Amino acid sequence: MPKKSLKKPIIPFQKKVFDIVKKIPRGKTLAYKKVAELAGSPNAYRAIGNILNKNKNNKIPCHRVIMLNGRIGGYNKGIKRKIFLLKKEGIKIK
DNA sequence: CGTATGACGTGCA
DNA sequence: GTGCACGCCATAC
Repeated sequence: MPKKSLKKPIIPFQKKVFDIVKKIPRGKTLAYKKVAELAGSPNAYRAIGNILNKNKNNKIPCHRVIMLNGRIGGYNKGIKRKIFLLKKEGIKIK
């Protein structure tokens, strides 16, 4: 087992975000701020959107991440796509 | 290292 | 309820 680095985790904030978003159950939504909180930085909600947007990773239900306001926010694949997916899961969009 | 960017959140008019 | 400005943090260059 490789020794654990005593320094800060080499794992980028991105990885934590993905891990959390991946755990979002179908039909449920999670706010960016909430994800940041679970990631360990309740004030990094800004970075959350930044990371997801750049990653374009289809491995995570990033469409389930919305604003606390209940808005959609955005989607690098197209905001329309996000609305469609959420609506399909039974989530209403304002 | 400093600047710029971005799928946010909050406060106030 | 809506719109605007500011602040916040991580990442890219």
